[in-house]
This record gives sequence, C-alpha cells and structure tokens, in this order.
Amino acid sequence: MTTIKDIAKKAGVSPSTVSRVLNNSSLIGAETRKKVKRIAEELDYEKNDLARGLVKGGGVGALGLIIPNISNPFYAELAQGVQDRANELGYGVFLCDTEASLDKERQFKTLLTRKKVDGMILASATVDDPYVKELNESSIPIVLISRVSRNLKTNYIKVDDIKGGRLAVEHLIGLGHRDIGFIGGPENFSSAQDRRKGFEEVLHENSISINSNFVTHAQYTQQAGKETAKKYLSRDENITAIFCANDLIALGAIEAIEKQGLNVPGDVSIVGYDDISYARLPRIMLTTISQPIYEIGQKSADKLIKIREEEVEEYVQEEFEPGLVVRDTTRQLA
Amino acid sequence: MTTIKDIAKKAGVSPSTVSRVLNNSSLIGAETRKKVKRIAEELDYEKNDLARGLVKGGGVGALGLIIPNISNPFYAELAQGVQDRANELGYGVFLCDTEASLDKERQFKTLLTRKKVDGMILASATVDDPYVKELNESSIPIVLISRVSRNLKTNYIKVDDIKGGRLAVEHLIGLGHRDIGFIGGPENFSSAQDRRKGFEEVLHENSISINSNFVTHAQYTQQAGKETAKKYLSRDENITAIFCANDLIALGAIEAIEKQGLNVPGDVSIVGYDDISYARLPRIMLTTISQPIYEIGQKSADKLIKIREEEVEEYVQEEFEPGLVVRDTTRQLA
DNA sequence: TTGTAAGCGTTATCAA
DNA sequence: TTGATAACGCTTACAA
Repeated sequence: MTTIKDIAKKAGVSPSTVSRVLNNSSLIGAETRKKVKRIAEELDYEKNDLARGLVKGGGVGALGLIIPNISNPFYAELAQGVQDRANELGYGVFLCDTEASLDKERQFKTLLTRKKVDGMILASATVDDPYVKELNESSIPIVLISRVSRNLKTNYIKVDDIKGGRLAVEHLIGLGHRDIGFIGGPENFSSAQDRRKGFEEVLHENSISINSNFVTHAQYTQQAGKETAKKYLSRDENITAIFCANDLIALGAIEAIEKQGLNVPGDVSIVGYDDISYARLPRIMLTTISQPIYEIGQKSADKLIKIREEEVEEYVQEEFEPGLVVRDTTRQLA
Repeated sequence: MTTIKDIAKKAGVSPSTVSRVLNNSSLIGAETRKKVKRIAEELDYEKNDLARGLVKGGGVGALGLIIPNISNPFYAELAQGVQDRANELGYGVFLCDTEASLDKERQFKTLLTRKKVDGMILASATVDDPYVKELNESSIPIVLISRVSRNLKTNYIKVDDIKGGRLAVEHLIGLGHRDIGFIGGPENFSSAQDRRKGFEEVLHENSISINSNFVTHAQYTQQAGKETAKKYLSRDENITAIFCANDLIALGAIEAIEKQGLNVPGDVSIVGYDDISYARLPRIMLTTISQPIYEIGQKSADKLIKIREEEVEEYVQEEFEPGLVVRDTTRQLA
C-alpha cells in the first residue's frame, strides 16, 4: 500500500507537503504540486480514510442507514437516494436492515458508533425508545424519515401524509364512492395517524359518516391487509372502496377480495400508498399515492453531511408533497 | 467521547492494561479486569474501530457489497444475507449500488479501498474489466457472486445454472410442451450461458429440435422480456411456452402476451428464474427457479471474513443447488 | 512556500 | 501481571 511517506520520499519533499497537495491547499508551489501529483498517480496512491478520520476527529466518511427491510421496495428506493448523494460527496453508506426488530436497531446504534459514521438516517426508529434520545444528544447527527417524535426535537424529513390521505379519498369520492373503508398502519406511527386523519377530514367535508367497522389499524404488511379486508367483506354492510395506508396492505386486500370471487376494481376499488415498484407491475397496476422517496433519501444524506462538514446547527424539518397515481384498481361507481 | 485513556486514568492503570482487559487478554489480574470493565461500562465506552483498524493494519471491520440494483428484490435478498452474517461477526456492510454502470463499479472500488474495507462481494462485476483483476491481486479479498471469469482465478459462489435451466425445461416438457422458447440474459454472462445450456440439453435429450427464432439473448430486464415476447408472438410459428432466464424478463413476457389478448398460462406457459419477491405476489404467482440467494449472501460474508481474520489462503469456489417452484403460470398442455 | 513535530485512539513490543 | 514507548497514516500548528 502506498502511503503519503512513500510519495514524499520519492518526490524529495516532506509528508506535510504531500498532504497539502493532496488536499488542494493553496499555499503550495506550482511545481511541487505538479510533481507530487504525478508521483501520487504513478504510485497508485489511495487516501486512507481511517487515518484521516482519526486525526480529523470526525468519522470515516460514511453514513448509517437504518431501515426495517431492504426487500421492501420502498426502502430500497430510499437507500438508492441516500447512496447516490452520499457517494457524490465521497461518503459510503452502511446498510442496516433491522428486520423490524428493536433489538437490532439498538445493536446498529453500537455498531455505527464504533465505525465512527458521520451521521445516521433512521427510517426504522421506534421513535420513543431511549436509544434515539441518546443518539439525538450525541455528537453524531441523525435525521428521522417519516417518523416524528412528540417528545424529541430532532431533524426529520417526511411527506405531508394528511394531504396524501386526502388525495386518496378525494379520488374515491370523485369516482362516486361513499362506502369507503380504511386499513392503516400501526396506531402509534405518525404516518398512520396522519393518513387516517386525511381520510376522515375528506369524509367529513363531504358529509359522509364514518363507519368505524371499516376503520382498522394493523401492521404495514400484506398479511395484515389480507386479514383485514377479509373481515370487511364478511360483514353484512356495503363497501365499495378501501383506502390502504400502504401498498403492501393494498396487495393483501386485493388478494383477499379476489379469493372471495370478487373483482378489483369491479366490485371494490383499492387505493394504496407509497407507489413502490410492486404497484407498477403488470397485472397489478395499483392506484396509489406516491412519495418522492428517492429525493427524500438524497436530501437526508445532503443535510447530514452538511451539518457535519460545515458544523451548522440548523434544524432540518422538511415536508415533501405526495401525489396521486391513478392506475387500474379504482373505477367510477356505476 | 470516552477513550481508553479516560478509563485508564479513572481506574488508576495504564492504557495498555485497559486495552488488554477490553480484548480479553488472559494475562490480567482478576481484580483489575473487574474494575476496568465496570468503569468502561460507567463511562459508556465504545471501541473506536478507526483507531483499531489503523494500528492493526487491517480494515474498519466492514465489507463492501457491489450490486447492480438494490431495487431488484434478488439483490435485496442477497444484501440481507450478507448483512446478517457480517453483523453477527461485528462487521458493517457498505451498500454499493452501481445502477449497472461500469463507471460506478470502478468508483466503488476506489471508495471501498479508501474506507479500508476487509473484503468485497462483487455481484455486479463486469468480470473482464481490468479493475477486477487489480482487486483480485490486491491485499483485500473478493468473492464473485454468480459470475465466473475464464481468465481469472477468483473466489466465487454461484448456483448450478445448467441444472436450473434443466429444471425449468423438464417441467415444461413434463407438461406436454414441445414448442418452447428461451429469453436469456446478456450473452457474455456465464449465468445466461449456463441457463441456455440447460435449456438446450433437455431439448436434445427429448429429441426436440431447437427453433433458433425462439432463442434470444437480451438484458435481464422487464422491458427486454416484453419486447422479445412480442416478437415471438408475431411470428407465424407455434409457441406454447417460454423459459425466461430471470423473473423480470418473465414479467415482461407476461405483460406482452396479455397485451395481445392472450392468456398466461392458458395460451402460453411461462417459467422465470430467481424466485424474487415479485414472483410470489397475488395475481402474479410465477412458476420459477429458486436460488438460495440469502444463504449465498451469508456464505460470502462468512468466507471473506474468515479469509481476512485467519489469513487462510484457501480458494472459495462453491456451487449451490437451484429448485423448481411451481405456481400459476404454467399448465398441462391439453 | 516548505519542513518539523505533535497528536488522533488504539495495539504491540519490550521491560520491569 | 503491568507499564512505557513506539507505531499505524494522516493533518496541522508552529517554525523556518
């Protein structure tokens, strides 16, 4: 491995001079600069970020990305956004898939602390676990994605989920639906609360009463969607549309509905949320609410690195706009 | 941040003693050990892997995972396998999504070299690019996933793709099909070559002649599947089944077939390859060939770390077995 | 414009 | 069983 010393020796200068050249310091003679650069090139020199991080007191030049499941296309896309921007700025990204386990979340906190990352993006945060508080008070900056804590003042980036919920239900009502159900995520997630709030707002505004038999909080999973939809169908009440708080739930709902011999959107219209890659697949073509998740990833990486490098103290609390994507799982009520 | 020195001071011992305790050295008094451990605990001490890596001359305790696209569920699952095992052993995983760009592959090589990773898993490797050769000759160990180089002796882990191809076609023939097409991946990928080989072998063994109009090499993408299937359908020749060399291609093929007003599996049976999560979705339920990709990920991490830590010189060249997963896109020919 | 020297947080070698 | 000391590769005052 070539070190700065090797270059120094070969160039007949001191290591500090080499360091200056490599860091584009301005106080350097043009000739020395050229010579050192040439030799560094010749020797295939690669910076050692370990050593650099150590002396600079910062990190290795890496971000930690904590998510519940990389096989969920939603998080895969987030990861791409984070990674692309991080890379542009010379940073790496540690993938931390918690498999939705709080224990693993905590372990990752330790792992990333040891590796001296420069920032952490928490998309999996059990917001009210003490570890988040500790992290938030530590010297390494964090940003929460789509999770907002009532108790903690943290950096966060989210989308306007109330708006998203509204978009979904307005679409359904515009199509003539009035008997609309809701299947949400876990009750203690702010995203689930907000999407439900949007749902209820629009119903109220249209003087449609809410049938609490058709409002459920469950997991953000296909299984939960399947079970809940099945329950809805078994009731002796009319239901012509369901707004599902994420696409996985929607997929499960479709599965349950079709298993009953019913048709989507013929008998029941379905709207999802997230616009994950599944939603665009042939045969699926799910009407859904899109989130600019790739951009959110980019922005998170951006902000974190900025906070670190420029030591700005600004709080990042941004909100993105959702959008309606109409595909084939909703239709005009006859 | 607590350092080893802080602990030493508070415990009234030297830093070296603290280091020994923390690394479970045997030559340590029981009392000192207990005391130091307690104080370390009190002070919330966390190892600094940067410093450790520097002096040990090794890496930070991290692996690099280079893949073409994390949004492809196949690679997401690979990533989970790699990560799970790496974490168990105290390692982190750098996610490196190349977006199928050779340029990015090369950039990652540099990035990971700087970050001093302990090993690299290449699932995206353009095997014959010089950078792979350089890497293979460097001090950091690499393992190739499902890519085999004719020119280079490298570590690799793959599945028996000839067998996989055979499984797919045997299934189709067992169902009574004889007019079977093939849509493969890029011709220069060993995986694509092998799957095709399996296809041809079985056809020969059953004395079915191969119609070269129905054998194509394309990209491993949905788009390619769609275009190729459309071409097949437009020919004035009978075709009742298509073996697609990955699930994305299969999805594209299904799309094209149904767009023509035809039915899968009613008119054409489809077999995919990989068994990615898409294949299990309601409405899709693709018959396909499964690869134990999660296990392959685990194994790669395992081997890489072992090579590094125990400085074994063994070559890793393993082959896993594929399996047939029958779902709803193939049927018995009447 | 350049060099010298100290130091980042560890581990390893050698003495004690 | 423990402590000094040097070293890993780099950056950065401070001097020259």
